[in-house]
Amino acid sequence: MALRHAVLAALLDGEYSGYQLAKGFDIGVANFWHALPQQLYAELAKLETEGLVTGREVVQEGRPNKRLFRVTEAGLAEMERFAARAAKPSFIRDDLLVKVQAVDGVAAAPVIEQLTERAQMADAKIELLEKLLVKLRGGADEEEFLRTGERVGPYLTCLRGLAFERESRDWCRRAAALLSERTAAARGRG
Amino acid sequence: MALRHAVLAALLDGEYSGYQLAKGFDIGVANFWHALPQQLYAELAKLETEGLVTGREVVQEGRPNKRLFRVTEAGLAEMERFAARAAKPSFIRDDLLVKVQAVDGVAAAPVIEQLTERAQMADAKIELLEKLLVKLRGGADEEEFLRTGERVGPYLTCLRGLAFERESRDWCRRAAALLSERTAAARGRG
DNA sequence: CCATCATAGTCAACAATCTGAATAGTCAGA
DNA sequence: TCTGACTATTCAGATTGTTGACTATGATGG
Repeated sequence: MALRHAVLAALLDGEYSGYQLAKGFDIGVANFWHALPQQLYAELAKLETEGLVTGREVVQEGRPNKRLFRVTEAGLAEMERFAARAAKPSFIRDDLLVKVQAVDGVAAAPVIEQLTERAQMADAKIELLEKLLVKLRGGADEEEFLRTGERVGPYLTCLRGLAFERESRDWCRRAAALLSERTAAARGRG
Repeated sequence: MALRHAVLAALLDGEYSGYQLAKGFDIGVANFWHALPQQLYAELAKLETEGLVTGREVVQEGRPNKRLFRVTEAGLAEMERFAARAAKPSFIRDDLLVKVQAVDGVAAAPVIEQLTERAQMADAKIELLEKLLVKLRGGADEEEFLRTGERVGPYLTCLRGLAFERESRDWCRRAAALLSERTAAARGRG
């Protein structure tokens, strides 16, 4: 059971449809979990049959109806149990790092390109996360909000996501610059 | 195909057995990939039938024989192709972050405890990685090594792993301290 | 009028990963 | 001599995650 708790955690924020969860970066969980729409729909269906969430149909005009889900008491209890049992250690799992690991044995140019792209994507995500943080703390000072705010969980996970993206961007830029210099130097030597 | 390239990348460093990879994933590729022994043995077998690695039996005394694998030319070519095609974006996927996301709705104490444990584990990994970096650069200065060293790929991935662990540790400590203060403050108010 | 995008959701097939157990020999300590 | 830990590997089965296609409707742009 993996995705289920991420979905439950996302739904603690309020009512969402599968579609909203699939799209929603502003719903926070995207910082530390990723899933395709199909998985989310499937997981929501399973959670509903198990009584951990309930869905209600919302009739819409000008667009298809949707089903909004919220966590039940049983769902919250499940989350409570999940939070209390030991978490397994986490790790980065990233194709790009595999490529960099092998970069001394293969052509560096495409790896440099991918590092640059990744850095740009990180920039975009950083901007999004910074805006999200401002929104979450509602104009208040960060320290103040963290001391006295009501819901600091999503804020803390955003901070983690932001730090990760910043580190990722800086490292990508540094590695790209370095590999470029080395390629240039190698060409210089013939 | 996912694990296969991580294994190939690891084997670019030299000859290893499945067992060594399973253990030393802590040292080598473990910064950005994780796999159980069973997966590694299975993947190595598949890679061998496809001719991307070759294994040779090494007879040992006082312990079971082992099979050491190395990358073939076909394997290197496969790595080359892999490095050249676009990498998918990566993300953190971590149970502990899910728990922190939900911390406003569940008991904070076990989450704080897990954050503290995680910070300690990060400390241990930081120490390991720092030693590994020193070993990799062979006593030379880092800048100098990165400019002129022969194999910078593993060094760069270690740097990324180190940055990740440091960020992780700092965030865990900060989150744990903050949640503790908030719990104390809440008790104070009754 | 047509193409395309956004909303909203579903199905089937497949690949990747994890859980749990088993085998089998060596070595060190109680 | 029994116990447990380390080396070294294998098998079966379940769970998770990915790929690709498909159904609808309404809105937007050319």
